[in-house]
Amino acid sequence: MKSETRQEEIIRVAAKLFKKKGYSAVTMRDLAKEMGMKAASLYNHINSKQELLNSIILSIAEQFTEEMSNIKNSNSPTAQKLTDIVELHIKLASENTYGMASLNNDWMHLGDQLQHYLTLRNGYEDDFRDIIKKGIENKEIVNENPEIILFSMLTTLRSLYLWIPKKENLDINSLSKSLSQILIQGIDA
Amino acid sequence: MKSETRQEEIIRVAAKLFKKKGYSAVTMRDLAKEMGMKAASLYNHINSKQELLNSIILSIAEQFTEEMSNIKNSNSPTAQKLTDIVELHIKLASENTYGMASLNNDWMHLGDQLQHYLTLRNGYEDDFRDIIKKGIENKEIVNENPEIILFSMLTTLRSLYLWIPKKENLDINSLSKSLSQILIQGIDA
DNA sequence: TTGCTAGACTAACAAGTGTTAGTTAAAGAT
DNA sequence: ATCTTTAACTAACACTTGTTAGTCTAGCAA
Repeated sequence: MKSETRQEEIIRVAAKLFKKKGYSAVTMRDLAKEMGMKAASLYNHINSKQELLNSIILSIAEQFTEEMSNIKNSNSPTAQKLTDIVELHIKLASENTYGMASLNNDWMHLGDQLQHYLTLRNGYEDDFRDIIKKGIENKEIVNENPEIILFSMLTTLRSLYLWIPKKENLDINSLSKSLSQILIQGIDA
Repeated sequence: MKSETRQEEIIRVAAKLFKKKGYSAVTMRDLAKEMGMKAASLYNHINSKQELLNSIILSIAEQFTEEMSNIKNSNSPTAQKLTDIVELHIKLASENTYGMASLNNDWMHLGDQLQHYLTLRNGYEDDFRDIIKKGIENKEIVNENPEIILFSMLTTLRSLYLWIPKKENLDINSLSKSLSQILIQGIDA
C-alpha cells in the first residue's frame, strides 16, 4: 500500500480537529501545531482552509452517492436493500469517523461546492425514500409514513460516526446485523 | 402572558443564528445586525457571547434531566416509559428547535459550564440505559445489545430538531404515536 | 422644569484570523 | 561539484474578532 503523502496527512489531521471543535473553531495555527509545523508551512501542501473542508466532505459524499446507486438498481428485496444501506453507512463511518463529522455538521461552510454537495445529498435521500415507498407498496414493510421511517433510519445512520469510535474491537458484521435487526424488526419482545 | 424582554429576544435570535452556522461562525456583529442594532449595544443586555451559549444549552439540558427523572421514577411498563421519552423529546424539540441545535452541535464550546452539562447528559443517558436494561430483564423488550438500542433511539430523538421544522402543521400527538410505533415495533410488515 | 435611567450610538483596543512573500537548509538529480 | 526541488522557516499583511469606554437622546418620575 502506498504510504500517505504529506497533503493527505494534513487533510486527515484537519478532519480530526474539525470533528472535535467544528470547522470554524479550528484555526490554521491549531492545525499547524498538530502537524508539528508553522501555519505558513501548510501552504506548501494545500491551497486554503476552505479546500480542506471541500475535499473532506465531497470525497465521502461521492462514495455514498455511488454505492447508493448500486443498491437502488439491484433487484434485492426491500429488507435486503435496507440492510445494505445500513452496512454502507457502517462501512464508511468506520473508515472515516472524522470526515463524517464534517459532512454532518459543517456542510454549510462549504464554499463554491455547497450546491454540488446539496445535489448529491438530495439525490441520496430521494433514492432512500424511493426504496422505502416501493417497500410499502409491495407490502414488504409496514404502512407507516415513509417520511418518518426515512427520518428515523437516516438520522441513526448519520450518527454512527459518533458511536463507532467508542466501541473498541468493533465487529462490523455483527453490528450491521444487530442494527438492521433493530431498525427493521423493532425492539418489542 | 408576559411579553419577551429584550434580553430574551437576543437569546432567541442568537440561538437561531447558532443553528444556521454554528456558534463559532456567528459573530456578535452578525447577531447585532439581525437584531437591528450595533454590536456594542448588545452588551447593554447581555454579558458575553459565551453566556448566550451557556444559557441556551443549559436551560434545555435541565428540562431534560428533570422530566427524565419523572419518567424513570414512574411505575409504567417499559414500553410506556419509552413512549414517554419519545414524547418528551418531541415536545422540547418543537418548543425550541433552535436551542436544540446548539445543545447537539456546540456543547463543546461551553466554557465553565461544560462539566456541569456533561454531568447532566451522562445522568440522562444512564437513566435511559437503565430503563432499557430493566425492560430486557423483564422480557418486555427484545434481548438485543442495550447499547445499540440506546444509540439508535437516542440519535433519532436528538435529530428531531432538524426534522420537525420541515413539517408544517405538525401534530405532536400523531407524530409521537407514529415514531414510538416505528422505534418500538419496527417497520417489518 | 429638572434629573435619572434605559438603551441606543461611535470609537477604539488588543488579540487572533487566513494568507502571502521571501528566505534557507537539506536531499536528490545531473 | 553544481543545480534544482522540497518543505520548512520568519515576518508581515489586511481584516475580523469579542469587548470596553464614553457619549447622546428620548421618556419617565419628582
